Amino acid sequence: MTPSALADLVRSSAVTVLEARGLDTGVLPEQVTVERPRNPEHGDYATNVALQVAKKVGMAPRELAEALATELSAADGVDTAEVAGPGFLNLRLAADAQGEIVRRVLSAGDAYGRGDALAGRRINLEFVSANPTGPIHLGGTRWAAVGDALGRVLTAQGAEVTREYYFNDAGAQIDRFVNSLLAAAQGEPAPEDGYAGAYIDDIATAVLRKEPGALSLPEAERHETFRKIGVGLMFEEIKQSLHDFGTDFDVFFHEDSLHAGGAVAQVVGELKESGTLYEAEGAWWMRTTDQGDDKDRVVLKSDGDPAYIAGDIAYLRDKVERGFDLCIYMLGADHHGYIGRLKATAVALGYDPAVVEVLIGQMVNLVSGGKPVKMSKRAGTVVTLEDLVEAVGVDAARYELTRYSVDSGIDIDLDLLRKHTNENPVFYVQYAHARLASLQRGAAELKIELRPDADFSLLTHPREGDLIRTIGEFPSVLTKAAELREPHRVARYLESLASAYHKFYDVARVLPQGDEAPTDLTHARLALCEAARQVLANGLSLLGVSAPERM
RNA sequence: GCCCUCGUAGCUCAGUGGAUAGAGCACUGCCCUCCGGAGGCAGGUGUCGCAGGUUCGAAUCCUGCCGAGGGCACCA
Repeated sequence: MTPSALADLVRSSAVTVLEARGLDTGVLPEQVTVERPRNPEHGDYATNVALQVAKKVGMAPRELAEALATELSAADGVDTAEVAGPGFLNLRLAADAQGEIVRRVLSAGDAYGRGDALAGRRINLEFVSANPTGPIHLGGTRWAAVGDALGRVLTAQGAEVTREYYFNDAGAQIDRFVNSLLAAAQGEPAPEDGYAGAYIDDIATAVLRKEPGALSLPEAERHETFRKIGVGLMFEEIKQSLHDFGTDFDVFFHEDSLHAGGAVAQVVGELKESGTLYEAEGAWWMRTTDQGDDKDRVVLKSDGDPAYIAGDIAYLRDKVERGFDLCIYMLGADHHGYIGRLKATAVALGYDPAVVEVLIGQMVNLVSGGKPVKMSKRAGTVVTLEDLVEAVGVDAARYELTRYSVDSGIDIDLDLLRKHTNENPVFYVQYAHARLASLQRGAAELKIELRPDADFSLLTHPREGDLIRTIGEFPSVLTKAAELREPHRVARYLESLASAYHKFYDVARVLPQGDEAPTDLTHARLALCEAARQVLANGLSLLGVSAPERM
């Protein structure tokens, strides 16, 4: 019996109990809570429905729990149902009933854990969106890992997800970048407000290789040549390193196209006419304070140029017109002030502010020897995606960045990572998978087939039960991770699954020894192991981390 | 000053109303005639930042305070 089947059973039993007493069944939650208690003495599963609804129907919690216990203990697959504490109901299931979980995993395979909670949703997931003025640094790397994992998690819940990277290729930062390239190409020091670093020299050199006469062009053309080629090269480099990191985007959206195509002018004009924007001090403003912003923001500057937010407005409209019903923005904590602005943008365009969802993640800090290191491009202390990957590899980097809640800031100590790579929990999880893969190879050598219809009533050891129930949790973990946009839950779950497996494996011999023949228990355990392996593989894949057959 | 996030074991962090608050790392001692020891078992540490409040029940929700990080442009 799966946890959700058990929850349904508990609910229908509660309906029976309440109806028998002529009480209102409407007080029951749609989905009753069935959870695995920490304390094994509290059963395989526990439910608090009696505590939740007793008061509403005027019964004592324990009395309601008693009635439920009587009803449930008569149900198929339920071994015992006991009332405990103020009105908890502790349930124990029959081993063969729990074996249903193993059967389901084996028949669903890669699809085990998927759900349809987000079926029909068309989600635009925008993340990274780092300016093309330099390589992806640590902060962007975190969003690359978390955003990609979130995309996979949302997809696994049935959503149609488009991963999008907003490429800010308009505006002053690009000019500074281009001026830095020009300076480097001419052997001059980087401008005061520019960018420096080996990558600037490399790109400048590459521009000259492509366009040897670039420096002798008239100034405007020279600038344009460097802009076009330089930004293009920078962009390719970013794309490539993201790709090597296992993060691919469906759409790279160029801010420039919104301006060049007239979308910005168009939407700003409409908003001016409709009275959505107001004029003050020679500029046009949007009422972002209505959505919690500190102050209203300028959309059209007094010199007539659009402010940055004008691009955001045109961009959001473009997204919605492309058919997305939810636009998720993943931003760093230094951009949290954008929440109100983006919500206000949605309202200004006549959309429900709920189409915009902004996820704020805390910063990634660099530390060395326990002390924070300020990242500075000029001081050469910027750590990039590539540096991190070089230090620990893609799997460890992605896992490490994904296993924490984005609400907590993380410190990265590159020196430590270089030394203690084995301390990263990713190896604990991957090792469990490799061990299980090895076991299946061993079974194949012994010509022992995998039997999804094995006799699971033989799996009576507490650690077998724990492992089965942990496997059974996977679908609800994914639902929650998608609902809360928290992929780190998947990583934490995998660690608990790996632990349950290692504990099981330590006490349970799976394959026959010496000349022994495989028994029914062999088949039951082998099927359980394959189910565990499958779930580890499914979970790792959601994180974009490999599930190695060997390590 | 205002806004956002965080404050949980020595360290890094899980835990968005349930029972005795968990894991990894670090420390100590065990467990390989045996499927991968990158594993398991045992040992122990907590005023869940502080103070109130809501609730049958609070690390979790509300209020205030303290501390850390980040933000408050006609920059992008």
